[in-house]
Amino acid sequence: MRDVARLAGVGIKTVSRVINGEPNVSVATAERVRRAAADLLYEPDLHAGNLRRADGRSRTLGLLVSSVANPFAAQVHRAIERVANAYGYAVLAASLEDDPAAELRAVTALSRRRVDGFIVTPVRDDQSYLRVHVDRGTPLVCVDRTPKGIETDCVVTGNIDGARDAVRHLVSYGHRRIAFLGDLERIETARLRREGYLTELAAAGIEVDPALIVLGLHDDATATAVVRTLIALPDPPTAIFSSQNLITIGTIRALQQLGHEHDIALVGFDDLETGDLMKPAITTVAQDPDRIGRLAAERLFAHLDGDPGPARQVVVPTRLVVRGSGEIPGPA
Amino acid sequence: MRDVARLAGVGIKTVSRVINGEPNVSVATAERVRRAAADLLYEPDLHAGNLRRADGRSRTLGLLVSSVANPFAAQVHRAIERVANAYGYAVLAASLEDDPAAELRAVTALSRRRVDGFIVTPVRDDQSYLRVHVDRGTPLVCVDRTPKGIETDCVVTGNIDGARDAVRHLVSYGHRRIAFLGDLERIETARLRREGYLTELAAAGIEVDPALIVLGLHDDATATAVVRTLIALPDPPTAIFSSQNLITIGTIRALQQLGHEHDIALVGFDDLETGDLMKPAITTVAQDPDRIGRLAAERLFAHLDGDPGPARQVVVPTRLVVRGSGEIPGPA
DNA sequence: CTTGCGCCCGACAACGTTGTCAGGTCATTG
DNA sequence: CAATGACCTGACAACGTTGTCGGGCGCAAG
Repeated sequence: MRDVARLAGVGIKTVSRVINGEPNVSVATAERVRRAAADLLYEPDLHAGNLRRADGRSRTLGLLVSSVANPFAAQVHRAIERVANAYGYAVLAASLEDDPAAELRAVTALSRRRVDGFIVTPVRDDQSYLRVHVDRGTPLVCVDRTPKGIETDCVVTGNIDGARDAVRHLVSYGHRRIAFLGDLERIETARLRREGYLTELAAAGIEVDPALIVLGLHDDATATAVVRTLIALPDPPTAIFSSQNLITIGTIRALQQLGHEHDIALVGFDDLETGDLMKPAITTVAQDPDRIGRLAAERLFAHLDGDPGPARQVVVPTRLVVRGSGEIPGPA
Repeated sequence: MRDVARLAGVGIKTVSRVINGEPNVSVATAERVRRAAADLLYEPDLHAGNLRRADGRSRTLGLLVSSVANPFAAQVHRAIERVANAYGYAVLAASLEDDPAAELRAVTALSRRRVDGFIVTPVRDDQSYLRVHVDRGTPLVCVDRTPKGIETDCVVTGNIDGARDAVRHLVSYGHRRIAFLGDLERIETARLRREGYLTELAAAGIEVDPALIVLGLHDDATATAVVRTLIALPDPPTAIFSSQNLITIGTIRALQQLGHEHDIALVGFDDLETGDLMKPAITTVAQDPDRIGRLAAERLFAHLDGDPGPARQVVVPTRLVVRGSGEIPGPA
């Protein structure tokens, strides 16, 4: 900026005024400054400005997700980015890989970079440590999982209702022996989907068979193995509700290997882009990551605009995508 | 920092020394400072430090990709993030959606935030405008596509060889009428894959039939429509090489709709996670986004470490994933 | 002609931090 | 006992920018 001022023959404050579009600069001077800035390929230093600027906004927000490579998280990310860009914001994203220590590390790293707000997928048992940041004026919105130990805005999928929809759908096709394949119990969404499964079974007056409930799955290979043992049971399930994407994939693989894909019904939580290309095509409970991300970002900017309203939890409903595997009838 | 200094009863410079682990602070003083910092939940301002710090590093790097929601880009992103984290770096990512204007906007936005380096998927016809940044000491590495108008490190998939592998594979199963379904011609990878297709046909002594080459596809629906017309041809293809993920999906859909999935061979460029669950399972040419991202990040940090070596292009080979659809034999 | 006001413009301090430098304390050495 | 040097410590300037303030100029009104 110094150099631009010198080249244009004005004071640095005048350059600042031109760059920031402040009034009270003559047209001729402004033009000279703009030319000088262009000649020198000058780019203002946003962070140096923040240091002194009244609002002190870095126009950058921090996003903590399970992994930027996870398709669900990546779509949430994209939706957030879209809103952020409209506000002139950039997004610093960090992958936590479900590691509680990584959550702390990432918050520290982003905090030191002075992000204006956090969008966090909670991993730890307790997010109360984030209150400091909120109190200091860095708003926080949680996505996908609810925070513990702090009241804040939160945007989540309707996990319970989605799971109930899946189970109700299977029940409506005559199934009563419906297996549940769940992710690690320490993951909130896994617990909620299990809860939805149990609730709907109860609502349908179906007794729970513990042998049909397998928890703690986290990858497709394990899911495949589990499904094989389930089917080998003396009284095997006639339908399966797999509560996560990779588990669904592992389940399909097992069913195909055993040649049971056409006589055991399957509904998966989380949509598969290629679900319609399999035989049978896979019925799923689709989440809406785009909407989740957009709503979370909008809540965050509402805080940044100073008009937060009360902290509230927004539940984004799922959508049952009927394709075939979920409509295989149960025993007559 | 001021407050920490006051609370610990020392000068701010001493706090700075403790925070940065500089020597020449007595153990007792250091401990007092650390306690004070902890009590006040002090977080140093990285950007304020950079302003004065000798190296002036923001410990943040900028990543420009087609879209953070694109599975390939997301995996590249994750791999870069892994390397970046090991160096204490954070990643600012921006989605370009193949919009040349967005490329400029994103570079400006990241430059103003003083990222220490750029990893860019080029979209524009010319990246010479980035030379300014390189000259000013902000290194640049390109990924997935080669830059134009500037010599710089670049990490790309072996598009030509991958396409040749696909075609050679089909030829080896007796096919001579192999259709090519290409993405928009303005996308470099699309052009290279077409080139590979043509080269391998020539090498096999097969005459090119222009009727079997369809370019400019960018989504699955269009691909589906195109495949339907190809199959309706008087002399239809016996095999299809679809050169991009969505196109492959659209192709499978068309083949299934027409009941030709078992008699027309198919190889797709870019792997499908669920490729083995379809009937037939889909043979693909898999890219290695993890390796691409890792290598790109390593090249960038080599520059930041001051040991760049000459600008070079790294080509990451593809891998043929044989699953079934590509092994359907051609006419005897 | 003087006064007052509005418009331009630049000097200066300040933002939170680090580099420089000088000063002060204490033990060791001649 | 004086001199030396190693070790600690803080005052101050500086990084690139913006907020504050006051000065100069031109013009309209009294």
